[in-house]
Amino acid sequence: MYEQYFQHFNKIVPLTPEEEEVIKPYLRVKKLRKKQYFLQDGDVCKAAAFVTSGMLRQYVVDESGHEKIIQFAAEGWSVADLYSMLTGEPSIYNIDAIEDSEIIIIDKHAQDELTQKLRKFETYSRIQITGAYVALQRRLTAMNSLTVEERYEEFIKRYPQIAQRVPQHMIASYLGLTPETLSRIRSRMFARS
Amino acid sequence: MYEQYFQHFNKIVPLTPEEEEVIKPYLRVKKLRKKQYFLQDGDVCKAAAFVTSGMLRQYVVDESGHEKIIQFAAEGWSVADLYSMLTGEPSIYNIDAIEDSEIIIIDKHAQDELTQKLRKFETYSRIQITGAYVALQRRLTAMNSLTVEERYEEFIKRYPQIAQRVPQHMIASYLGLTPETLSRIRSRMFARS
DNA sequence: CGATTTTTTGAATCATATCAACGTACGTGG
DNA sequence: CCACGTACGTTGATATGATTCAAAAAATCG
Repeated sequence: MYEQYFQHFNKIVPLTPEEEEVIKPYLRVKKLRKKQYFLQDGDVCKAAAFVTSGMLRQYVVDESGHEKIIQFAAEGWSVADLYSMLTGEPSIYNIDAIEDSEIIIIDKHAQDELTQKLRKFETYSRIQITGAYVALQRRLTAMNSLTVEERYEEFIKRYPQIAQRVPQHMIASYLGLTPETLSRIRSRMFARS
Repeated sequence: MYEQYFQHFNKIVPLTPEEEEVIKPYLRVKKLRKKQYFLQDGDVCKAAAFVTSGMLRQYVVDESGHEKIIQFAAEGWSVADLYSMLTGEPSIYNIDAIEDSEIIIIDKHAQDELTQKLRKFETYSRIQITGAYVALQRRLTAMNSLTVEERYEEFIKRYPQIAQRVPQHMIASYLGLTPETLSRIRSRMFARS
């Protein structure tokens, strides 16, 4: 049931079987169908999702109704609105499944208790969030210092499995472009190669 | 000497005087003059800086030689290239002082040892990095979903003390604009109010 | 004060967005 | 299993907003 989660956990912080048993009662599996929300704009985020199959996306909707994708979460990734979870304020994000998916849910209360109870859980959390921070900083840097084309190339190189599974207009949104522009970028790239 | 650092630490995780004594030997004060580097592009980042006075900035230089500011760090903030620090790879960032500054340096080795030795240090680190992650995600969201003008307004509202102390062209760089564009945005804003 | 940095303004250019139309693929229900 | 509807991608024409380059004005520093 939870093999994938613990496999990931053990790669970062090795656990004894007993420790796994401590964690297990706090976990919960859930299936999401394509387009089903995990978190909806306006609600308070009360849990994090670890994706074991399928893919989720996190996005905001701007004033003119356009979806801006902030993050994809495929197998092995976690997603949540930490800001909302920490402050208790309503989230500005939506998180939904873009494929039929299976996730492991760890709610806020479980996280707090596990962090307190099991030092390895805190260590795992710290290392996880540090990695997420580093990735985000790199992404922001790319946004500010690379051309659109370089950003697209970097994306498909870095996340080939996502690039192949996700509709192109979502990649455009993730890169901060309109679908039309990405389409043109691509045709320019193919013309040159 | 280290009051400011511990004051900040205690607000997040209260320490006993004995615990403070454990940490102290790992800390080091350093003064930086305006324009002095803390980290230079191509070097490996071996320490984090906690700013006690003055201000630092973190930036990349793009192919055409333009500086793109990724982050400001005023009093009470920390700055480092975590990616370089974790992987040991050369940094793509520069970090330098934009005012005469005083920082507390905690090098990688100190961080590793303190994290191991003192659980509260690990907790502090986790909470700190989580806050930084949340701030960065909000910033990325703003970049993708707000107009230039809204981003500028949000910036001066959120960081009034930085907005007042820093030259305008650096704010432009932080917001992903040219100085000319920011100047025009401002005159449009003042014209309307 | 003079030198340097910063900000402003103008004109031309460039990149991306927008709007609209079309073609295609896909999957769902009849 | 076919047909229809919806979602997706492409292409073209035009509009918009930001950049670039150049120069001057203003502010700051030593």
